Amino acid sequence: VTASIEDVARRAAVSVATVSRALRGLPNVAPSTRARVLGAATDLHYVADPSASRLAGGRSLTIGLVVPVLGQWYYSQLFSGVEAVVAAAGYDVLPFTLMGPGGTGRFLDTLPFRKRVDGLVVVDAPVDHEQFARMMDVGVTIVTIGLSDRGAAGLVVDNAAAARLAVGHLIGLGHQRIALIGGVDDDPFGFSTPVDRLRGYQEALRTAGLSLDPRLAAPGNFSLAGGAEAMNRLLTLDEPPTAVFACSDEMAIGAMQVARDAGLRVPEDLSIVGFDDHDVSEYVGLTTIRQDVVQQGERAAELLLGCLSGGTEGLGHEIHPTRLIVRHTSGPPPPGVGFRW
Amino acid sequence: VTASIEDVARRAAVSVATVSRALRGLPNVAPSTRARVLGAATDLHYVADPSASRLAGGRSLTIGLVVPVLGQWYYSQLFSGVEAVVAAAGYDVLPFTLMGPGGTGRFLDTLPFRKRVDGLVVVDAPVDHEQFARMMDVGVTIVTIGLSDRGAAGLVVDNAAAARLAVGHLIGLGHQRIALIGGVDDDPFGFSTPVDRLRGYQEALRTAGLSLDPRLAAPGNFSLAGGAEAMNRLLTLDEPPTAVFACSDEMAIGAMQVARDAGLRVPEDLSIVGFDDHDVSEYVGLTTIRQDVVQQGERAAELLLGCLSGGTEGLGHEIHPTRLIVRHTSGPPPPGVGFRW
DNA sequence: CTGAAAGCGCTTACAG
DNA sequence: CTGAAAGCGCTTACAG
Repeated sequence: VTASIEDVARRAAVSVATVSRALRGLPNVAPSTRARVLGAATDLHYVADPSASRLAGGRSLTIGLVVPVLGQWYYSQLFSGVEAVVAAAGYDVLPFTLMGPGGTGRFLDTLPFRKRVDGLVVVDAPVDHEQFARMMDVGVTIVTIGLSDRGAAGLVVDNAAAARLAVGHLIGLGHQRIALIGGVDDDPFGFSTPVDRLRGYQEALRTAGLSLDPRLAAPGNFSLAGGAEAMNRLLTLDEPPTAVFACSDEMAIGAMQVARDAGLRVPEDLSIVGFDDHDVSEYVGLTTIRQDVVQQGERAAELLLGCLSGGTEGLGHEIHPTRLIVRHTSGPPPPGVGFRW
Repeated sequence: VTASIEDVARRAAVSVATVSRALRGLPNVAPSTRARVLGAATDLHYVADPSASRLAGGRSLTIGLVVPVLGQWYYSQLFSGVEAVVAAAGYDVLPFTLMGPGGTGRFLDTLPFRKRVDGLVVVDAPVDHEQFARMMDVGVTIVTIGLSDRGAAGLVVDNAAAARLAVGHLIGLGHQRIALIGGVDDDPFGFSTPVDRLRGYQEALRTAGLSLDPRLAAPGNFSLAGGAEAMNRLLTLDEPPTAVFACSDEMAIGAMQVARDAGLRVPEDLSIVGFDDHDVSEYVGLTTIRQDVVQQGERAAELLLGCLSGGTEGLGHEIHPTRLIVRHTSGPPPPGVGFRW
């Protein structure tokens, strides 16, 4: 039903080799010939079969996107950014979800991207250096997002610095009991982002001469429900926090709801700062650390495409900017609680 | 560097045809032979090249997902559901975004999914029957989501009924001036969902004997910012609404923020009902119409895979359930405004 | 139950 | 500038 390259060749009265060259814009085709081929292709509504092109060309023309899950805000934004730029370059993007059936283990065992992609954008993958090296052995170009140096080009935000900024903001407002809502305890996967943000939180407290109370660090699993649960736990403390730094906006929003349900006013009784600048954060007035996630996806895709076309660009790590956005969930601690020196 | 089917054949001392059959679990392979082949494949870490399989097999083993955009909550949830089930069946999913460069026009002109997918899940595509027929002519199996009958199997929610339910809830609380925040005015794309929800809104008012004030219907573009803008406009009315039904939770959240910024209490001064049950809605206490979006994606994928494997299942339309979830943004109108008969 | 061979629809040296 | 031919790595009748 659908035209093949042979049909086009016949109609344009040239060889299939010439059709192939003409249609892909390769040099060494007479302008008149190219026009004729183009016309024939248009007449026949010809499109090349990608499977055949890929097999013959030795390239899959697809790039893989390795994420913990799809469907969470952060990863869907990233996907959107990556997709836009690779699609424009004629590549498909194929998602691999680490937290799916079998989890990271099966991914690392089967390396399911073998023979399927020319390159990989690997996001937040909880793999150690040895495991990462095994992935690279497959021979696909890799660009990472959110991973500290693993010998591949990559993009990161300075999570520790951003966390210091967020917590510093709370300290500046006069808070002394500042909680953190972070990843999960004893994370079996070893995600690095929560660890780095925790470190920044601790550094900020230490720098300000505040003591670290381990009970003030609650796991939130980077989900709305987890944030809510963490807040519930923090509220049962003998001496509850006057402020909390949540390592994602979703956790912050979950926490905020619990606080309000408990009768606390935000920010009068409790300050909350998030991380991400999620789409809704502006509309719930959340003070947060902003990072442009779509842009990170776009940039990672650009780096990857650059490598694939032989560029030597992006051999190192790029640090993406982050900034504090003060909205309405952060303010001074309630009187009689802060400033007690 | 990486093993081909020939390498496996040699190591197992069989032909490549046998390797192919053994590895794919086809019948007519002696158990002992199959075991030997499996062993050889494992030893060599063999995986079949998908491009070659697809070309030889005459199937792309990928299904396309046609959405207006990626990166919006609703579509990313759908993607997640679709991806999970088709991946389990060995298919890839390839997204096509209608609102990208060139828009719907270019999509319909180029039909870029030709030769690239075996089937298509088409979501909310603003195409008329003739355009849809042209898509079907390509010969790929199609399952739709959110489209009224176009001759392909499909999934819908009863948007009009759901809207009646939402607006009926507000009427039951005593509201008489109820606004709607919907799609865009004079939608050039012709999305049907906003139209159906608008109709349900109007029907509910009419049934209750309330008058329809066209100024109470404001466009919100299904975005947070659009919802905010719509609310701003509604607040400038001589006689502002006491309740609003927003056709998506994101618009509802945008509207809610604007109302609160204007000093209105929700729900004491203004009730708001949304649509979707977005992840965050529970945490902002939003009364809304719930639909299970991930499940819709999963179901559409199942229907599509069923068709692809020759099943005749799902030739018709399935109606997915929807239900009202009352939380904290809806209540009686302020005294002196409702119940004035 | 197994193998030899054709074929899927392209791309890419290689010749001219 | 163009074409004939090999080849990409599989799958699938067809024979046996």
